[in-house]
Amino acid sequence: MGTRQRLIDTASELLAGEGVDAVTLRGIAKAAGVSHGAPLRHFSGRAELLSAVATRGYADLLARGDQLPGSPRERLTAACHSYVDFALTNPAMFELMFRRDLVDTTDPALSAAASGVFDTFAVLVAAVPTPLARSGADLRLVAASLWAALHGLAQLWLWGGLAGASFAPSPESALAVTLDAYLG
Amino acid sequence: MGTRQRLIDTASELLAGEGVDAVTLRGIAKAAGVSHGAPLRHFSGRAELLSAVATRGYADLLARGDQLPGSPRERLTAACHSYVDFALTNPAMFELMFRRDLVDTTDPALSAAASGVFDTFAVLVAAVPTPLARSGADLRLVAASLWAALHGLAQLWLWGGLAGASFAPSPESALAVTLDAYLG
DNA sequence: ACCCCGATGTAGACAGCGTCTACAGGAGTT
DNA sequence: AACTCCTGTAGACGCTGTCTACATCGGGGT
Repeated sequence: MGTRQRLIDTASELLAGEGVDAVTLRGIAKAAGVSHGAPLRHFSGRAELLSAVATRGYADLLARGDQLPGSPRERLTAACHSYVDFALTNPAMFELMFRRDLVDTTDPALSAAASGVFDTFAVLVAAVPTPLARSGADLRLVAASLWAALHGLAQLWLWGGLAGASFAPSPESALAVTLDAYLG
Repeated sequence: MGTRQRLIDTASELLAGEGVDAVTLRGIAKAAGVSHGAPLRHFSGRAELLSAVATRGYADLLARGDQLPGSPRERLTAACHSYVDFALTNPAMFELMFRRDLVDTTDPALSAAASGVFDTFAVLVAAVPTPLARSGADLRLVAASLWAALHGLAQLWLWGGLAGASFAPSPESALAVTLDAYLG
C-alpha cells in the first residue's frame, strides 16, 4: 500500500479515536511510522490531507443512504434516520466534514462527494408527496430545508445543548417530531 | 475601563473583523496593547476568554428574540427570522458560540446564557398552536426540533453547501419552507 | 554500462501558538 | 515602615504547520 493511502487511513483512525483536535500532521506521520515531513510529499498541506479524509466520510455517508429498501416514504425516513445516526456514531468525522477551516473547500473531489450526498437526498425527497410538495413548494427547496433540519438536530445534539435542565429528549424523539413536521 | 473588559471587547472586534481563527491570545493582547502574558492574569486560558465573548454573543442573540411585538405567531416567526439573521450577520460569533473546542462548556455564565436563549424560544413556541402541538407532541420537543431546523439552516448556509450546481436558494426562501413545515 | 533525474523520505529550521514561571512595581493594610 | 496581594512584563518550553537542504533509490536515454 502506498504511503499516501496509509496516511489517509491513519488519519481516519486517529480522527475516530482521538477526535478532530488530535489529527495533526505530525501525529499522523508518527502514527504512520514516517517522518514529520513525509506527508508534505503527498499533500500540499494539512487541509489537503483532511480533505481526502472528509471525502471518504461523504462517501461512507452516501453509501448509507443509497439503495435503501421499501417504499419511497420508507426510504426517505430511513435516510433521515441514517443521517442523524451517522453523525452520532462518527461525531469527529461529522465535525470534520463541515469544518471549513480544516478542509480545502475548493477540492473538486470533496465538493463532488458533498453534492452527491445532497443530490441523492433530494431525489429521495422528490419521490415522496409531502404536504409541502402538495402545496407547490420547490422540491429542491424542501430537500434543503429538511436536510438542514436533520443537520441541525445532529449538530445541536453533539453540541450538547438539546438537553437542558429538567428536559432530556432523546435524539430519536426529536427526530420523530421533525419528520412529523415535514412528512405530515 | 478594566483590562479584563478591554480584552473581551478587543476579542469581540477581532472576532467580527478577522474571523474565529484570528482570535488568538497573543493577537488579542497585542491589539489591546498589553503583553502576551497579560490575559492570563484575568482568564485561566484562551477557553475562558472566548467563553466570555460567546456569553455576550448569546446575550445579544437573546436581546433580539426578546420582547418582539405582535401576536404569538408573529413573534415566533420574527424570532425564527432573527435567529437565522443573527447567524448570517455575525458568522464568526455564531461559529464561536457552537464550537465546543474553543469555549469552556462548564462555564456557568455561558451555559446559563445558552439555556436562556432556548428557554425564551421554547416559550414563544408554546404560545403558538402549531399542527404539531395539536397532535399532542411535547411542546419542548417541538421547540427543540424547530430550533434545530433553524440552526441547521444557518449552519449549512454559512458552510456554503445549500447552493449546489444550478440551484441557488436564498436563505429566506429555505426558511419560509421550514416555517411552513412547522407552522402549517 | 553509465549517468542523470525525478520521485520519495529525512532532518533541521523557523515563526506562531498556548501556557508556565520568574521577576518587577504599586496599592492597600497592619 | 514593612508586608502582601494584584497586575503586568519578559522569557522559556513544547507543540503546531510549513519551508528548505540533503540523502536515497529506481527507471530511461545515451
